[in-house]
Amino acid sequence: MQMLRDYFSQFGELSEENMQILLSSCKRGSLAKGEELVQANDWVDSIYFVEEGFLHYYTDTENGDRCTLKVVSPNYFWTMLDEFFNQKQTIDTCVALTEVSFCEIKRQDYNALKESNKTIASFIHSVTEQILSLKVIEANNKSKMTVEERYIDLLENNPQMIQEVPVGIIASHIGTSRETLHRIRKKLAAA
Amino acid sequence: MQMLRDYFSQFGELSEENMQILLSSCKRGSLAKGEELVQANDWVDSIYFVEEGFLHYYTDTENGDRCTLKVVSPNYFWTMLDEFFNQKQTIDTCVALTEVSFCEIKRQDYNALKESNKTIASFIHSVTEQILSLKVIEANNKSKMTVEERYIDLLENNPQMIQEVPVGIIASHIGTSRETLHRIRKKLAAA
DNA sequence: TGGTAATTGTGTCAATTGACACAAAATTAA
DNA sequence: TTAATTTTGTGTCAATTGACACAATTACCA
Repeated sequence: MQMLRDYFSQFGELSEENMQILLSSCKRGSLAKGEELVQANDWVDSIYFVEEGFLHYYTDTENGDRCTLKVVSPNYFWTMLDEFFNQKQTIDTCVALTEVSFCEIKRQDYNALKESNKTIASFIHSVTEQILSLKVIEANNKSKMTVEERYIDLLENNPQMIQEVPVGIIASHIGTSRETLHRIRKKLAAA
Repeated sequence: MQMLRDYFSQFGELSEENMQILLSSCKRGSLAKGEELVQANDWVDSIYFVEEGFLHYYTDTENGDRCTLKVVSPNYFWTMLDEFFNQKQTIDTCVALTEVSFCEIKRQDYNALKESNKTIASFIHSVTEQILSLKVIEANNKSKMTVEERYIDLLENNPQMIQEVPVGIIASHIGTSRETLHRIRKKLAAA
């Protein structure tokens, strides 16, 4: 749980007692490569925190093509938020691209935490605000940066993803085709 | 304040007393067309709720081109979230595309609300969660839909924006150039 | 370990797109 | 109300991109 403890710590001080309460609501789990964390028709009853490995969150459209919504990297909270908060069945899928170890917080425990004491409730609210802020930054970066810039950003800030995730999936993650990403790689290699 | 009251109501029941506390933290304001709500170098100390009119949230890149981050429509909470939550100066701009009327919640009042009582604190947390969920839905839709589909979506769900916002800005909002949007419009008109 | 499946590199080609240019129309300001 | 400014419509053209195809390589499973 050390990773999750460190993750929480970046959002402010918390007494060891409260940190324990927080961490005791999290259960560790793991997935083999190819195993599904959430699949179509599932109800989404947990929030996940990826410790190691990569997840592929995607949707299959009516036209039959697969649309990558996100490649989830380590040290990241992820769930299908609308389905989790509003208790819906999903039509999307989330599958392990590599071996994955994660922490899981069930809805019931998440809700209990918000009721446990004021400090924890307020702390979780801060974490929610920071995740919201991060989502907007990610969305804005997608608007601001070109595909090539996003690939260079990955090279610099997430080389592990490039090493462990198939290029086709990285391509869709940054919003282009496998072939175009290949052109970018060739161009960068030449420079 | 009726719009804001209705907006809040969709997230759950609230006693009239608590609703009053909530609404009394909001001050109404307005902008003339072309007036800036937030500009480069500003500190961002408020959250805004647009009642009427449209805002243009954009950034100017080093290369000298303007990048639209969002066109904000009525009935929508908006601020520069990272700057607001983390007390930073911004490099971006938010300007009124039309006459705009809005409600404003200052950081100080927002923080006071979170301390006022448990019901309100918990209610605001729910609103934050729903806004987070909405942001992710918006981001996912941007991945799933083509430019043409997003334009049709606007036609169906936000005709007012099409009527009141220049096509060049709508084009950048849905992620394309003015010329390509014009081609789409011509094609749709022919069909 | 050998065979199968998946992934990658790469070329060609058609379609889409963005950049540029400029006249027409509409909006704004003096 | 007129002049100046902004926005819009539209054509051409070059560059980028995606689709397809397939051989080479790598990864996986029995």
